[in-house]
Formats: sequence, structure tokens, C-alpha cells
Amino acid sequence: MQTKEKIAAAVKSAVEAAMNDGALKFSDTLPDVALEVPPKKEFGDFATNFAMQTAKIFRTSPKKIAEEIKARISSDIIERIEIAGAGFMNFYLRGDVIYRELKKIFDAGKNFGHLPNKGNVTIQVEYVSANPTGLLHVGHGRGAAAGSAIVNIMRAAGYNVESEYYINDAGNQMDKLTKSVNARYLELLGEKIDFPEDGYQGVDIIDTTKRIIARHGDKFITLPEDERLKILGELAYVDKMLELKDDLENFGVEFDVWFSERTLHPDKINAAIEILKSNGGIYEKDGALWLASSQFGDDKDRVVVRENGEPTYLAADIAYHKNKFDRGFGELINLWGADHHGYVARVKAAMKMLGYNPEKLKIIFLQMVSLFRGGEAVKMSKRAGTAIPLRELMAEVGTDAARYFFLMRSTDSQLDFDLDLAKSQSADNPVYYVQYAHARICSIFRQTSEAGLTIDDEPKFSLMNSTAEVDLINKIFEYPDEIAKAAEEYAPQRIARYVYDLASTFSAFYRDCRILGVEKDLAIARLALLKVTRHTIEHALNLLGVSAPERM
RNA sequence: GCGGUUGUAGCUCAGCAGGAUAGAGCAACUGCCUCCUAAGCAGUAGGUCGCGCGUUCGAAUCGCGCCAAUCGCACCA
Repeated sequence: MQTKEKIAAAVKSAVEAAMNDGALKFSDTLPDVALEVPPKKEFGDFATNFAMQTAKIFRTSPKKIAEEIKARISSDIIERIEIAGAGFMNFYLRGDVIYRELKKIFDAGKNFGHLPNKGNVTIQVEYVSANPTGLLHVGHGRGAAAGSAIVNIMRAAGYNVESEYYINDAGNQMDKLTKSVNARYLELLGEKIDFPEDGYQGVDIIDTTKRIIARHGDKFITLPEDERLKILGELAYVDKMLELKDDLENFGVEFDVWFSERTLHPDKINAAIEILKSNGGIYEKDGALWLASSQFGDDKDRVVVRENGEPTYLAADIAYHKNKFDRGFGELINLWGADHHGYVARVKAAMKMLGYNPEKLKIIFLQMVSLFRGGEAVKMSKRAGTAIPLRELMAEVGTDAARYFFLMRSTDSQLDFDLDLAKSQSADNPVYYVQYAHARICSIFRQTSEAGLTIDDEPKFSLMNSTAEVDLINKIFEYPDEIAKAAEEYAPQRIARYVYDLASTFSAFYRDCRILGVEKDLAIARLALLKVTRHTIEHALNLLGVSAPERM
């Protein structure tokens, strides 16, 4: 049991004792005993506002409640309790508690940071899901970083997670890709063409076409238009998918499942539509089929099948989400660009009408990314003629900096990405700062190892009682809680922030506490603490998908 | 007009299941390398938490209204 839980349990039984004695009376349900690490050290190691929260329930002053609890509490880890402020209970732990706790973490080794399994349900996280019609841009990069970090964090927190990429490989966008590549193909082979008005203008389309020509030459030029379109479309699709997977791999992003939209056409889409038709969720009007989404919170009804018989994107999305629910996930998490928020109501309405619980579908929005260089916004890529491709960003600032910067901010804040800062190799740059702390620890290990200093199984942790040492120990204790919260809130920025704070706490330790040149038992205890610290930094950086270099 | 998100130090942002004197980094100023990486550390200064009203013993945090920024409101995705 964690220290926190032990204290909470002790408080709870004290409350029960007080009620049995008649000192406290109530007729309502009591809240949980929430323990927090107080903002100031003089407020103890842990604190709870339980007495203040229950003042109304017990119809007594918070101070009296706190006194009654304090009088009845019994715990072998609490040294003393002080009642402060408006009724806070501040707990001061017995001196040896943190060393026993540290020993547990030390013994856990690489398992520290991996929380107990949360049961058998699997949670699906779907993210990126960009159309295979162009290069991933920095907005997708933010989604890729956030999605992969959330998956990593949730797994560390003990959830079973499956990641998925939905490939929009059907419909208009693919037609546009096909027409664009066809035009470039003819153009590159010397034909005079009119580039399609709604085609993709980016150079990446020309690059794709060049690769196709390099492989297959001009042999499609003589084919009838429809046959050529069919072949070029497929070749372009394959090329675009390779390009996309390549970028993601270089960005440290992997998926368990690649789900093709084509597999939904037409049977699964029709099946979903039939169900909705039969239960009144879909009706016909003006030659089109409409989803009656306004009955379930949407602004208006939406077209599912166009007048011309083509299903809309929404039709595929309904079938897709139905399929997800049918696969039995305990929870579905989608990461969407903020510009898609208008879709939530209609998709949830459809799920409700299909008999699923829309509450199980959680949608996380990623706000926009703006790049800045020299204080100026950078909007377009000079080479690509489009939004800045992720690969250009990676080439400029590196994967580690790109990922860390994407993850520093909460997903629902717009992100100003300072390219100059991300590139700078200085303490101003948070990712370097954290990595530097890790490299420094590794350096210490190299030198202590040369000096013949080795850690044994029973380091004398209690020798470490200075502020810098105790601060670092306590900071490490916070890690499992941070993982749990980051997972619950889908908030990778918590980990980014935590590891930065940890690096900062370590830096103070580094200043005050030498290893080489101090008495051997103390040196070994400190070294053991650094082992735990190094592991924690590395573990947290891994969750973020950022490397932990041993030298810098 | 309707809806989402955001508004906290000069700048970029944490904090938001209500709680103790609102935090961090950058920028500014001041110190610190005979010492395991100065890619570092310590300190000073900097705030009507957009505005107003309300709920509460207590509001940056919850509710309502307003203002501003941004995204969206297709038989596009």
C-alpha cells in the first residue's frame, strides 16, 4: 500500500471511531479522504481538507472534526498531525518512512513506473488517421505525438490499449489524388494538360509521380483514361501510404491496427444504414438519406447518402464507429483536429440510435499548431507549397525536440512552436535540459564505476537527510500518481512537466550532494538514489517518445 | 447568429473533481566553475488570474452574463 493510502485508511477508521463514540454524527454519505502533497514544506508531508469538506455534513466546525479525528488516529507511519488554517490536517511522517518507500522503489528496479493492471477491458485509441493523399503536416505531428504518448501512458498506468489508424482510402479525396497524379504523370511525360482545378498542388504529388515513373516508366500513357486512372490511383495510394508510414516510424509512432475505410464499402455501410432505417434513425428526403441526428443533440439532420447514391463521409464514419463498438472495446478514444468538433454530435447521435452508449466514445481535440521562427509565424513550406510537412520540422529541430514541444502543452490549448528555441542547445530548451540531467547521471555512473564504487542490495538510504536529498526522494515518489493522473486526463503534458521538475530537483541535488569524495556508505546510498532517478527520467521520456541519451 | 476551445507575470504556459502567501521557463537585474558536464546552480524584480454578477465559511478553479482571440456551423473530408 502506498503511503497516501495508508494515511487515508487511518483517517477513515478514525472517523468511524469518532462516529461510534458519538463525537461525530451524520446522515449523509461521506466523501473520500483526499490526500495531497501540500504546497509548502512546513505544512507537512501530506495534508487533507477532509474536515473542511465534511463540516456541513457533521454540522460541526472543521477544527472540531479535525480534533476528533486526530485524537483517534493510529498509524505507525505518522509521527504527528497538526491542524492548521481553516481546518487542514497536516501529516508529518515518521523519519524512516521515506527510506522504506525508497527501498521498495529501488528493489522494483525497471518496474517502477508500471502500475498494476486495471483489468481485462481494452481501450482503443485512434489517432492521426490522415488521408493518404499528401504528406503529414505539423498538425498531424501534434496528433501523432499526443496519441502515441497517451497510448504509452495508459499502458504504463495499467490499461490494455490498442492503437489504430483509420485510413480514409475511399471517396473524393482518393479521386482527387488519382486525378492529380494522372495529370502530373502526363505532364512529366511531355503531354500538355490542364491540371484539375480541385487537384492537389503540392510538390509531394510530383515526387510521388516521379517515383511511379522511375519504376514503371511511361507504359500507362497509352492506356485508355479510365484504366490509367485506376492503375495510377492504386500506385499513388501505395506510395503515399509508404511515405506516411515512414514519417510516422521516424517520429517514433507505431500502430497496432491499420483500418482501411474500403473494407466498410459497401456492405458494412449498408448494414448500418439498414438498421437506422428500420428504427427511424434515417429517413429519405429530396432523394437523399438523412440521419435524424437533431433528435439527439445535433443542430440539424445530416445527409448520409447523397442524391446521387454516394455515401457521405459520415456514412463511413457511422459504419466505422459501429464496427469499433462491435469489437468490444471498453472505451473508444479518438484524437481529432479541433476543426472536426462539429462532428461529435452527429457521430454520437448515430451511435445512440444504433443502441451503443455514446459515453464510451471520448473525443480529444487537438488545437492548432503555429510555428514561429525569429518571432515570425511560419505558415507555408517553401518547398512543398503547403502546410509545413512534419518531416521538414523533424529535419529542422529533430524528433526529440519536436515531440517534446508538441507534448508540453495541453491538447486543448493552441500551440505556439518556437523553432529557434527547439533548436537551441541550451538550458533554455526544456528537452535538452531534461536530457542533460539524464546524461549527467550517466556520466556520474561512468566515473564512479571507474573508481570502483558499486551499489549493493542494502544501501543505507537513511544517511540521506539533507534537503536536496529528501526533495529528490519525494519527487520520485510522485511519479506513479502523475502517471495515473496523466492517463485519466489523457494529459501527456503532465509527464512532460513532471520530468522537467524532476530534472530540476536532480540539478539541485547535483549541486549539493557529491558522490565521489564522500564517505563510502553515503556515496553508495546517493548512487542508489541516482539509479532510481535515472530510471525515472528515462521511463518518463520513453512515455513521451523522447530519447534519453547517455552522453551529450 | 449558434456551438467548441482559449484568455493567469513583458513573452510562452502550468495550476482548474473549490482550499493555506497563485507557480515554472524565457526575457531583465545580481551572484556562483582550483569541485562527478556552466547544455548547470542560487537570488532579485515582475500578477485587478479578461470584465461583472452569483453560489460558498472559502472561487484562478463552479454557475450565469458580457468582452476578446481562434476553430467550426456542406448532399467536403
